[in-house]
Amino acid sequence: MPTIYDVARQAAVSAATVSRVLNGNKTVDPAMVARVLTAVRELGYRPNAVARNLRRSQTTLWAVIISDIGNPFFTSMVRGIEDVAQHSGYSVVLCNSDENPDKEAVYVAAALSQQMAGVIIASSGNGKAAKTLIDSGTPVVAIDRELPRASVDTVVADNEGGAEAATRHLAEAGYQRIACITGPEGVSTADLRLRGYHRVADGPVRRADLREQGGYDAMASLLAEDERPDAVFVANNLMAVGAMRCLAKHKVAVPGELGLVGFDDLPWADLVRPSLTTVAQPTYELGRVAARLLVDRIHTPAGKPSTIVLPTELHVRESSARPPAP
Amino acid sequence: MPTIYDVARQAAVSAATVSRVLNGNKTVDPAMVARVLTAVRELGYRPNAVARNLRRSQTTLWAVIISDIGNPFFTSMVRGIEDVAQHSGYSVVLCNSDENPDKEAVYVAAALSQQMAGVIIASSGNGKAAKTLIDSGTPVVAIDRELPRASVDTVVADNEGGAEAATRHLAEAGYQRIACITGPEGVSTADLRLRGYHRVADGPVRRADLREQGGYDAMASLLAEDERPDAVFVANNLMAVGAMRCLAKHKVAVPGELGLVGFDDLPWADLVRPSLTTVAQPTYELGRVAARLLVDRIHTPAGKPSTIVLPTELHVRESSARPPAP
DNA sequence: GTGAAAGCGCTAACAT
DNA sequence: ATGTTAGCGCTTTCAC
Repeated sequence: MPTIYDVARQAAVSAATVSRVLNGNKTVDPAMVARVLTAVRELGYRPNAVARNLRRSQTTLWAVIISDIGNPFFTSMVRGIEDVAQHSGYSVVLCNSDENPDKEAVYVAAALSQQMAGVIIASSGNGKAAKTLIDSGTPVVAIDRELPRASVDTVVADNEGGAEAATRHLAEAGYQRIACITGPEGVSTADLRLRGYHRVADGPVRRADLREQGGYDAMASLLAEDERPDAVFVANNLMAVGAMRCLAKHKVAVPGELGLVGFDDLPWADLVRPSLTTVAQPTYELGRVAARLLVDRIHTPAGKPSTIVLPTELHVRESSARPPAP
Repeated sequence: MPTIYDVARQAAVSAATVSRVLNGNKTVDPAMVARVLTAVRELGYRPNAVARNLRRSQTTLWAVIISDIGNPFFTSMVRGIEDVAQHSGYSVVLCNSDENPDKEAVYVAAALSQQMAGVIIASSGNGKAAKTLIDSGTPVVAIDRELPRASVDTVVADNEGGAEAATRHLAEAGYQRIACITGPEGVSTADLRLRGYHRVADGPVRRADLREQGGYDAMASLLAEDERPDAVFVANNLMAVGAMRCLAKHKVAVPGELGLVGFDDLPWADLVRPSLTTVAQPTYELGRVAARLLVDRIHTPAGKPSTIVLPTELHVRESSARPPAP
C-alpha cells in the first residue's frame, strides 16, 4: 500500500501538500493539485483512515447498536439512520447485541476505543454500558428505548399511548378479559406499554423475552389459566407472531375465540392468517430523527438533551374483530 | 481520555510494561501486573484501538457487506457470521449496500482504508468494487452471490439445483404453463436460478429488482399476458411476497388458479395465506461457513480459494398444491 | 502557497 | 524482566 509520502515523491511536492489536496484545501496551486491527483491515480493511493483518525483523534463512523437484527422494526429504523448519515458524511456500522447486555457492552467498548464519532443505541440492558459512553463524552442518542438515569438525546414512539389505544380497541370491540404479554422489566418499551395497557385493562400479565419463542411460551401459559383470557395485547411484533403460532397449534380461533393486537407493525402483518391488528410505529422516521439529533449533538456537544416522542398508529385488521356474542 | 503514559506514570512503570500487561505478555512480574491493573482501573483507562491499529497496521474488524438488510435471508446469515467471528476474536461491522453498487463501493473503500482484517460480501454489482479489495490483499469471502471473474473463497447455496427442484415440483403437480420471475442479469443467484428453471420449463420470464415491489410489478406483467401462466417460480423471497400481494389484489386464487413457489424461506412463510412453498437455504450455516473460510484465509493468505456449495431444501406448503383438473 | 517538523497513542525491536 | 526508542501514516501548526 503506497503512503502519502510515495504520492508526494511521485508528484514532487511535500506530503503536506498532498494532504491539503486530498482534504480539499483551497489554497493550493491548481497545477499542483493536478500533479497530486495524477500521482494518486497512478499509484492507486488510498488514504489510510486509521492514521488519519489517530491524528485527528476522531472518525466519521457511527456505531448503531440494536438489539435484534432479525426484527424488521430495527432494520427499517437503520435505513432511516443510514440515509441521514450518508447525507451528513458519516458511515454507519451496525452492531447486533441480540438482546444480550454483555454483547452490548462489548460493542460499546469497541465504539469507545475505535473513537466513533457518535453512537445510536437501543439498549437491551439497564443502560450501564451506555453510561460509559456518555461519561466519556461520546455523542449518544437513545432510540426506541430510553436510557434510565441518563441525560441523553432520545427518540421514542408513544409507547404508552399506543398500548392504551390497542387495549381500548379490544375493549371496545367487546372483549371482556384482556391479557397482556410484555417484555422484560427494565426495558422501557416493555414497561411503558404495560402501563398503557393498565390504563384500560387489568387482566393477567406475562413478561417474556422479546422474541418469537417468548411470545409462544407466554401465550401457552395464558391458555393454561383456569379462566382463559378472551383477548391479548402483545407488546412486541415478534412475540405476537409467536403467540399466533401458539394459538394455531392449540387450534384457538382468532378472532373467534380470542382477539389479538400486536405492537410494532410487520411488513407482512396483512398477509398472515388472520391478518394481524398492530400498533404501527414510524420506524423509518424514528431512525431519521435520531440521526439528525446525533448530527446536532456532534456539532453542539454542550446543548441540552431533547426527547422526541413520535406518534403511533393503530392498524386495525382481522385478528381483533368483534367477538361473537356470548 | 487517559493514555497509556498516564497509566504508566500512575503505576510507576514504563509504557511498554503497561502494553505488555494489557496484551497478556507472560514475561511480566506479577507485582507489576497488579500495579498496572490497579492504575488502569483507577484511571478508567481504555486502550485507543485506533493507535493500536495504526501501529500494528491491522484491525480485528470484519466488514460484512450485504445487499438488503430488510431481507430475513441476510439477517440470519449475519447471525451465523457473528457467532463464528466472536469465537475467533473478531468483531463484525455490518454494511448495507441496499442493492446499490455505488453504496457498495463506498463500503469497500471504507473497509480498505479502515484496514479491516477481512471482508465478507454479497455483492450487488458486477464485483468491480470487490476486485479492489482482493487486489489490495484484503482477505475476502464471497457469500450467497459469486464474484464474477474473481478467484476468491465462495460460499453459496445450490441455486441451480434448488430452482430445478422447485420448478419440477410445480410441473409434477400438474401445472402446464410455468413462468419465472428472477433477479437482474449479472447477479449470480438470479442467473443460476433461471438456469435451473430452464432445465424443466420454458415459459415467460421476467427480471425484476430483488424487492417486493419488483415481484409485484413482474407478476402484474405476467397476468397481463394473453396466455396467462398457471404457475410461477419466483427466484427470491421478497419478490415472492410481492407476487402474492399482486395476486391477492387481482383476486387470483392461489393455488386454485395459479401455483407459486419462492426461493429463500421466510420466517413466516407458513403463516401467510396461502402458506408459501419455498426453496429453503441453510442461511445460518452459510454465514458460519463463510466466517470459517475467512478465518482460514486470514491465517493462510496464500492458499488456493475454495468454493463451497450448500444444499437447499424444498418446503412444500399450500401455494403449490395440485391445480384443479381442467 | 508550500515545506519542515512535530506528534496523535500505541507496540515491538533493541538494549540493559 | 523492564525500559528506551523509533516509527506506523497522517494532519497541522509554524516558518518561509
